[in-house]
Amino acid sequence: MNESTAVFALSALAHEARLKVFRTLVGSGPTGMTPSALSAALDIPATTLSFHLKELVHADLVTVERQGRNLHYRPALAHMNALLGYLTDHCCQGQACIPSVRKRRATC
Amino acid sequence: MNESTAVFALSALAHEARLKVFRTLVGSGPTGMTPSALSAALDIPATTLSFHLKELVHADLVTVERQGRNLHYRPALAHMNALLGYLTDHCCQGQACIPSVRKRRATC
DNA sequence: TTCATACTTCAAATATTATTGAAATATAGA
DNA sequence: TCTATATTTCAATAATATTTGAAGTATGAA
Repeated sequence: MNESTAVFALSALAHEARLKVFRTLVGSGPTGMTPSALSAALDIPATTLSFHLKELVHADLVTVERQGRNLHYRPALAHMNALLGYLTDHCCQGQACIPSVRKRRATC
Repeated sequence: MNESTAVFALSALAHEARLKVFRTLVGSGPTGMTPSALSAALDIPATTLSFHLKELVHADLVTVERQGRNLHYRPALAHMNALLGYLTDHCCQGQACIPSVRKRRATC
């Protein structure tokens, strides 16, 4: 994870619909969720949802896999974890902002 | 920290110049940095920098304090920490994405 | 094949953000 | 007060992102 990757991932998460989608996917089981299910759950039109899912996939925060007629979207937890690690490592540069938890690195 | 606060903070960080500014402020000492110093260090025109600093302040990720003729901008580490905590808490919902570090909460 | 379902891409409108010079404001020192 | 420095706000433009219906593509079932 470098600065531009981080900016890209942050941009992907910096939207109400996309953060909701990501959180919903995290809450879904290992099979992930289909666009139809997400569309119904979050009340987002299919076209709009498709646009946002593409953004998330493009930022590597979500993966897709086709299973028959359905697509299954899943959160890319390792990438999210890398983002959290990057932010943690660069928000204090070795100094602790909260002494009691100093040097603990962010993970999800 | 709630969803909309998180989106706001993420949006503030989701820009190359602003992430650079934040990181630079984190690296600066407790006196923070003035716009002139940031402008020189990052080679960003004063007007553009002022726009981005306002965004960061508005998102509570940075604080300002006037000292004589200068302004001192400092990172609001507690708020950054709250953002990391929110993301950590909501990216796995109790499940570990990386077993060896499970349940460790993100902090900076 | 044909039909229905699941999704995506296209396209065009709308909305939001970013950039920057010029002008304005604030402070401090002479 | 007058002047210089520090920084912001204004205003106009340029660039990007978002939304959504309509049309297209892919798959599976009949």
